[in-house]
This record gives sequence, C-alpha cells and structure tokens, in this order.
Amino acid sequence: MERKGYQTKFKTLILDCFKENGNTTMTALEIKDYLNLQGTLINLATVYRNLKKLVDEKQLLKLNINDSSTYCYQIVKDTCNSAEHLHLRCNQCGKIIHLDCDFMEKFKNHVSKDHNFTIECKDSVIYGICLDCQKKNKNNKKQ
Amino acid sequence: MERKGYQTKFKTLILDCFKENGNTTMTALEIKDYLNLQGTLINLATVYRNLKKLVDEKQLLKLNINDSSTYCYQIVKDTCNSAEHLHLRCNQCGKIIHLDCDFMEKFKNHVSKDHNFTIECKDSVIYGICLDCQKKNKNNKKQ
DNA sequence: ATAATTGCAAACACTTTGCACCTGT
DNA sequence: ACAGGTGCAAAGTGTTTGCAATTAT
Repeated sequence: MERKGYQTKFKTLILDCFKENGNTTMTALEIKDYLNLQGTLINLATVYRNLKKLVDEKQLLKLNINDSSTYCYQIVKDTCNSAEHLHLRCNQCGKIIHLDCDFMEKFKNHVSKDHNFTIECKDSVIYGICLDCQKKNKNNKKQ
Repeated sequence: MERKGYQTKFKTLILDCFKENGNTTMTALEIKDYLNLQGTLINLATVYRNLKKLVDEKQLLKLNINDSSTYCYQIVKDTCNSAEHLHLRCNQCGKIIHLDCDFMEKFKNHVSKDHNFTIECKDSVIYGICLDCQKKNKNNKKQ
C-alpha cells in the first residue's frame, strides 16, 4: 500500500500560482516572491520540495529554459497529454503553447523516417516569439 | 578598428575536442577532463572563457540540455546555418542531428499560421533517441 | 611594448540536504 | 500517534570574476 502524502497549505498555494498566471512558466524564486507579495511567507527550500512533488505527480512540467540556468515549471492541463506533443515557449513573456494538433503526427513521422530519430516530447521546448509580443514590439517602435 | 584577440593553444585545443568527437555535445567539465587525459592541464575557468569566445564567434553553439543543469556546447558546421533550423539531440548518446530540410520550412509555416508563433531555432532543442541507440538497446535486451 | 590570456581563489546563483520542530491524517 | 512537511543553515554544483603572472602579437 502506497502512501500519498498530505494535502498541505503550501502545495495548494503553489499550484494556485500557476492557475492564476495562465500559460506562463515560473521559477522557484518567482513563486516564492509571488506568494510573499500575497502575504504568505514561504521558504525557498519548501518551494523546491513542493515543486518536485508536483512534477512527480505530473501536475507540473519541469522545463530547462535557455540561458536562465534555472528551471521553470508549468502547469499541466488535464485536457491534454503533454508527453505527446511539443511545446513552444515565448522568449519574451514565457507563455507556453501546446503543439497538440494533427501536424505534430506528420512532424514525428518525418523525423522518424527521414532523420532516423524518435522524438520524446517530454522535455523538448521550441523557442520563439508569440504574436502578442510581436505586436507589443511593433507598437513600442511606433511610439 | 576592432581587436580580434589572440590565437591561443587552448582555444585551438578546445575546438579540436569537438572535431574529434563528431556530432556530440560536450560540457565544460567534459572538455577539461578530455584534455587532461590527453596530457594537457587546463583550468576550468579557462575552458569557460574560451567556450564563451567560441560561442561569440559562432564556432560553437550553446545548448541548455534538460536535467543536466549544465550547458553543452556543440561545433557549428560551415555547411549550414544553425540559426535557421532546429536540432535533435539524442538523450542517450548526445548526438546532434540538424533538421536542415524542406520539411522545416513547412513546420515553421504551420506554427506561424496555425499557432501564431515565430520559431527561433537558435536555442531550441528537441530530445529523443537516435536509431543507433535504439538498435543498441534492442541488442542489449536480447543478450 | 602592450593587450589578451591564464591560473588560482573567491564569489555567485541555483538547488539540495540534515536536523529539530511543526502539521495533517 | 506518527508519517510527512517545514524552516533554517550548511553543503553541493555549475559558472563567473578579480588579480597578479604569463603569453601572443
């Protein structure tokens, strides 16, 4: 019989951070600061320990984002299986877009056939810029 | 008039590591150890400083590989522009495969049109397993 | 000659861990 | 009652930096 661990205040609060922040990624430190601002004091070590559990439970995804030398975490939506599609991440705002579409199958097949390579989507992240940020950048230039 | 820096023994030796190791990625520590084995004593800080220069000169690519919490570096072939295609990396042997093909254009267009996202290939890495390693694994199971 | 590079040690940033105390079941 | 969670301080890991000595041009 397996033990499942307790439902603690901090675990709930950390998951809430992600729910309140939409499709963005957050680092451990960002989560601590976010909770601090809301009046909840939490130790960084506690944040890390809870993040680890949430990743083990597959409620969060752990992403190693380029040049930050920091892990980011991102909530996993029940509606999709994140192990089976790739993720796009906006370099500017951190937003995550799930590549959960028919084209993905074609892409996997192409890579498998023409490049002899089996894609594992789990940790793969493709970087770029989302439309929102592109628009923002254009507007800033105009001013 | 810009200064270009000196051509030093270590810079050459570090680049040689990559040439001798084919399409694999190497971490700073791996490079130091590799050179040590060849009888060349080199300081880790020196490795890092040279890697930084080589990346600036676009002779190496800096990749942030998942779960290693370490940067890996990879030689850039003259024959292709690594800023314009994605890279596949084998989770098992570290080999890099360049997705430099017609399909890439289709993929970029699809992501742009259907997901409102402009891919920047620079730091994007897709993980998986290469055919060689898949074969190795099968053979190991048989034994 | 002099600007760039190096080794060393110290500093950094992010993450993990041991331990005594506290909480959830 | 007691397994599991928490805060704190210390330790770990990978990377960067200041400085004096060395090397390339």
